[in-house]
Amino acid sequence: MSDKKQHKPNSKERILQTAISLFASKGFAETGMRELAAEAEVNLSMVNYFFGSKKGLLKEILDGFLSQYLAIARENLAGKGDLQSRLKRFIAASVNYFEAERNSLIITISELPHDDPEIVEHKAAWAGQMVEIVNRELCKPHTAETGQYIPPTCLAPMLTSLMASRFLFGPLMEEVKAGSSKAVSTEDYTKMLVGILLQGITGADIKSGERNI
Amino acid sequence: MSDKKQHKPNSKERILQTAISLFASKGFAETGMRELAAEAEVNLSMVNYFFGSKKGLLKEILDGFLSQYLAIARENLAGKGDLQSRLKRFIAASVNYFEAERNSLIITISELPHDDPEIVEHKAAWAGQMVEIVNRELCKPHTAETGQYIPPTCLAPMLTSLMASRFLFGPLMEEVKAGSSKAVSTEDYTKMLVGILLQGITGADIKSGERNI
DNA sequence: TACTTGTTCAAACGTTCGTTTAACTTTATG
DNA sequence: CATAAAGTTAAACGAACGTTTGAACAAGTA
Repeated sequence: MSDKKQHKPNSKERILQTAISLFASKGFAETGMRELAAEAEVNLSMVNYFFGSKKGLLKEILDGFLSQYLAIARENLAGKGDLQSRLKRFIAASVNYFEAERNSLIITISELPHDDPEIVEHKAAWAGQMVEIVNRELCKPHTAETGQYIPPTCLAPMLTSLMASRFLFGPLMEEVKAGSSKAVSTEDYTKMLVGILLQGITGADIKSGERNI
Repeated sequence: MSDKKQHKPNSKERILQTAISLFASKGFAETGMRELAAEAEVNLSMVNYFFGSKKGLLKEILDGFLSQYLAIARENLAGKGDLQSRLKRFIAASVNYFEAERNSLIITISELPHDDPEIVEHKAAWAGQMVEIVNRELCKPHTAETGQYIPPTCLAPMLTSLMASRFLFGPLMEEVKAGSSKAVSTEDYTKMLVGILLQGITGADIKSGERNI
């Protein structure tokens, strides 16, 4: 099981993982192809060989993340259960996924508003499907239940932003207060989000968690 | 009042405003100095003359936005009123500010996780003060009132992300569904946020707003 | 008028960028 | 074994990058 210096094992996957790591920490534009190739221990040309271009590599990262996020929404927002329990399922699954793929999450969110037509088009396609699901499984049932209406183009970004805040601001908060990322566990963070969304901040209790003033 | 081709009026402010616009729509790294200078109708050298460097220009943008955001937090989270009414005040003021300075908001949030030490340091200084305020004016009173505890390093990012979601995802949602940005007014968006944070999604009603399925 | 200070300018600095080429090696197929 | 396909390499391409330079111009002061 010693993966030493045989430069054989799949270079494509190594490039992809290195890119996810570098794009998340340095940013897409700030990461050079030569730096990426060196870090992934491949020749410079291999990136364009496997992914066509630097932007093609980014699109593959975005597609990989968004397709799974969309699948999670489909699986958990639809199906049995009332609105509350389905929303709870969705939040728990999403937070776990964000935790596991936090670098891809950072890339996807951070690179959001930039107006490269090629990239925006790709993301709009995924976002459109997400909006559709949120409208069908959350907004409409919510309206039927309470008479209130929240447009999916408003609710979907709110949910995603809220769930992602821990991971987007994590590195910065760690700079502000070392260990702050570990102060709240993933489970408690999930409970907190569910509590807030269902009952407001008065419902956002967490059981464990240091009472650091 | 005809500001025609007298190339005299303050070039520094023109550079700053052009940079805010371009950085928000294209991204910091993707915006070139020559493009910026051309758009601002100044000579290429003027940017470095006034701001020292491209990064210096970014820091000035970040400082301008974050100092005002922090001032809003200080003014509205502290002072008279219970936790609910102070939070309500803060949200209303923040959303209005985000609306007015949405480009600076996008720059500040989007450029968040990138690990340039010079930039991260600056932002951590502002974030630290914000965390302090949120802890003193929100977290501690909330604990005293309900016995529950939410760390400020968790709550501050959540609040900011939630309030900013409309503006961060706005361009993308507009691509998904034209006119979606106008479907909910700023006042209704504020009410929605207050409702969710105080009572959960069941409290997030908006009065006006088209019922488009 | 001379001098200073704050701006503006064209031109060039050296570096790095993403991409491409063509030759070479390895692996798989018949 | 022969042949093609897939993978890998070093080297170079032109373009664009952020920054610097040194001179010119404008305005106010002594």
